[in-house]
Amino acid sequence: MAQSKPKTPGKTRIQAINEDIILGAALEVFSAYGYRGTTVDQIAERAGMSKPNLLYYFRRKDDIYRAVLEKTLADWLAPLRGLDPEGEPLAEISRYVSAKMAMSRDNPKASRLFANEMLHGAPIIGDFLSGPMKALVDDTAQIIRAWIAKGQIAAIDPYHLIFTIWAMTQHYADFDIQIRAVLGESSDHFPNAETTIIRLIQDGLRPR
Amino acid sequence: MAQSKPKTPGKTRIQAINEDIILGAALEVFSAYGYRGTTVDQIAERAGMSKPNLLYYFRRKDDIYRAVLEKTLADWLAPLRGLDPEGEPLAEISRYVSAKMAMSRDNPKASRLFANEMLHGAPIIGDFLSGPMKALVDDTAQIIRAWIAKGQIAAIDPYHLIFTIWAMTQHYADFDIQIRAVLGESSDHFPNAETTIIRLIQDGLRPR
DNA sequence: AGCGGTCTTGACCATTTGATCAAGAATTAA
DNA sequence: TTAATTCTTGATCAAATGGTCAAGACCGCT
Repeated sequence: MAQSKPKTPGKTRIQAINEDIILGAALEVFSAYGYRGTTVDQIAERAGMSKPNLLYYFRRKDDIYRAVLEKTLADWLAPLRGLDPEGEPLAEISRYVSAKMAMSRDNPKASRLFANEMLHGAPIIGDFLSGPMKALVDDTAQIIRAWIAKGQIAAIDPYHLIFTIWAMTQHYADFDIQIRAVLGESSDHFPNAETTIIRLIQDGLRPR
Repeated sequence: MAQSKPKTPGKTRIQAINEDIILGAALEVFSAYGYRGTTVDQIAERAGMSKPNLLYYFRRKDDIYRAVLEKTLADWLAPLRGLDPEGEPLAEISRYVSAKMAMSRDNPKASRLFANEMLHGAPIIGDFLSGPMKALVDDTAQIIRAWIAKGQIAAIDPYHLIFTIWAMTQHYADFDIQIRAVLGESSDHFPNAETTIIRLIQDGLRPR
């Protein structure tokens, strides 16, 4: 039954625009300086508005942080979905690695935001980790286990396979500075990195 | 020519003890909350002394942070040294992985302290990264390249091999919460993790 | 014991920062 | 146009926090 007017007050045009601007600015600043390292003033400046105005949209600093975390969660999880149990295992996993690597290249700030959360004990997204994320990992592990059972890939611990893939791909976003310090500022290392990672995984999984 | 008395005033017994206590407390707190997220009071409390007393030993918060970073650098680098060019490549690399994994297990706080530094652009250890650390990586890459040239291991990009090893091993310290959320709080996952990592690397490097 | 230097801390200061408020400007719907 | 609503911000507040200081406690040496 459709309501003539939406129950939720419905966002004003200005509200929609400004909340977007704020969340963009917040991701920028939070990912660079962490929660405590970020001041509301910084976000406001980056968003091009006064601090009281920003706090008109999000009452507390904590609210901004939660909102940007939540908004980014979807993006961050996207590459982890969609392992097709019917697909060719090595191809599926390569696609998975490529997708996660693209994420590290194109949206490193989201990656760093989450890395920071984890590093400090996931005070906000703890429930998410032990809830939906654990479920997703369990499902993915199940798919991998089925492949192993059918002899399509070599036997390997599915959980640690997933963790190592996350580790390698995230690393190129989270430790960007370190990698640039070694390879040089202008280096586009992503293609080589991806090749190396996929190669390690494929060699490790190829059934003998 | 030996000096009858050391030029540096020489630390008092109490100084030596307290500086140690402070650095220990600082590692604890900085690694958990990051630089900005840590207050001098927190460190003082953990160290069991008053804030002014702590500041008697380290004049500024920044000094404490630098000191603990510097002290931990040695520990953190230790596993990265000592790849023996004359040794059997796969065995050498396995040893390397094991050492780094032990570091993640036994001293995860040091790992997290550095991860936090990197994540936020390495404002303090930036010079170290592009100096001694780059040199160390270059040397290690050279050793690996020699092994490849002699046909002892398969051809692979030495730099990305090193990065992926770092990524996988560090991950188990830095993302500890995430792993526990998935595998369960009491899980001792390090043995399986190490097996999986070494297996991936070895399969990827075995010459065909 | 007694003395000089070292160590310790309660009280305090200045700045930063998250948050509030009142008053006015802009927008919207009639 | 007009009135209600939404949006915007300068001024301000209270708490937190890095850092100082002076006064006294403690230690090591003779």
